[in-house]
Amino acid sequence: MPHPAETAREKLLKAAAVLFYENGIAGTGIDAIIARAGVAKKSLYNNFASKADLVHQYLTIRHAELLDFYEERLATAVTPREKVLAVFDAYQDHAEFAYERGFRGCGLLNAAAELTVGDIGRDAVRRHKEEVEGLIATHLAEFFHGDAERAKVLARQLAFLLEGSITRAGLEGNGTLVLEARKMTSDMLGRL
Amino acid sequence: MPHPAETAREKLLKAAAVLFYENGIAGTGIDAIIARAGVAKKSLYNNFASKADLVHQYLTIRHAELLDFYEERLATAVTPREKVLAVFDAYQDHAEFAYERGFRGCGLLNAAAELTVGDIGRDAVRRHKEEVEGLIATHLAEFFHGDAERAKVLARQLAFLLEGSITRAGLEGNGTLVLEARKMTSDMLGRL
DNA sequence: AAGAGTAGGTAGACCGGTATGGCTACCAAA
DNA sequence: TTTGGTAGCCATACCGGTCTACCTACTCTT
Repeated sequence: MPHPAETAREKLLKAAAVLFYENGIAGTGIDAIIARAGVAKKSLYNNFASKADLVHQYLTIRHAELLDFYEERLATAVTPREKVLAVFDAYQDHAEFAYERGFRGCGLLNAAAELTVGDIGRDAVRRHKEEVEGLIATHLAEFFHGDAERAKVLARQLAFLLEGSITRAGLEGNGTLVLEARKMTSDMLGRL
Repeated sequence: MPHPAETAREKLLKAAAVLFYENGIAGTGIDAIIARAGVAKKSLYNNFASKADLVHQYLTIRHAELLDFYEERLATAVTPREKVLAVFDAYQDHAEFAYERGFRGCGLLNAAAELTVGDIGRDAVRRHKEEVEGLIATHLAEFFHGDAERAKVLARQLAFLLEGSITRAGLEGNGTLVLEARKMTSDMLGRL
């Protein structure tokens, strides 16, 4: 056998990922998740403490997913400029993912929009965005030959740019807007 | 008497605005809305066809609200540069609004995140964002002495920047991030 | 000015549906 | 024989929405 039979837990996470992304968290019921996973309800509560727990693991996985895309892109990047753009590419790869009902923006951000202010999920998403900005800053520091302060300032700007493009791309249902932001960044770095 | 007794409809819209913003749309029940409004359930269905109708009017009002902030800022703007920045100021004013439980980003965007792809509410938010980008483009065209093409390109970039800053500001619960984006824009225009 | 009618308000019971989550009973494979 | 799966019923709560019954506060007509 190629793979050791997909476990109920994996099926659930896969199903939840699609449904949470497409219909939102509050808009996705337990029953819909287990139906799509083809799994008994008991299996859900064997593997997850609650729906909130499942949501939290969904967020964690999405975060890791994006970092994987990024690492893959980073592997072929040589110059600091290319490394900065690798972050944009990672999001683009994410956007290009075969969504069944169209690109809807950053799954983490959409999830955060549903969570109330104190929720730990919101903090997780905040940290995710800060980490991404940090990645950009790191590569920019190399780009600026070690001028970390200058890197930090521009990293914030590029992080805003990327973030905004993803959001707008989600609204338009058109992932190419992220490509636009990538080009803007590429041009900007080319002029420096 | 100063004002002719607030109507149930107004009370409902005011209550819904706060609750939708703080707890999300799906996270806000009819009962919570009428309780906060201090109004009978019948009054809700006398004034609105359904919850979806109330949501739609909420989106419309938020859109108009932001344009009002913008118009007010625009009134004191003289140079094209100031007019561009007026758009940023409008969002900043919005962010500074006295939210009971902290700034949570753009209400329209958060609402859109909860709506499925075909929903008319999503289109409304998309049009809102396109309109805002259009405002920026108009003022930039003046800034560039009529070079509409150049204005369009930069407008998109500034729209992304603004959008990203609002989103991040919402995550951090700190509206001053929008001010950062404003400064970036101001500096950028100063160099041109 | 008085009275009738009306428009819009209140409180709250009620309906069918659906939510999360716990439960029993059975089954298959290691 | 234990582990992790299946199917599905159940409890409890809340969802959006309808409806009855009552109650002001106007306005219009006489």
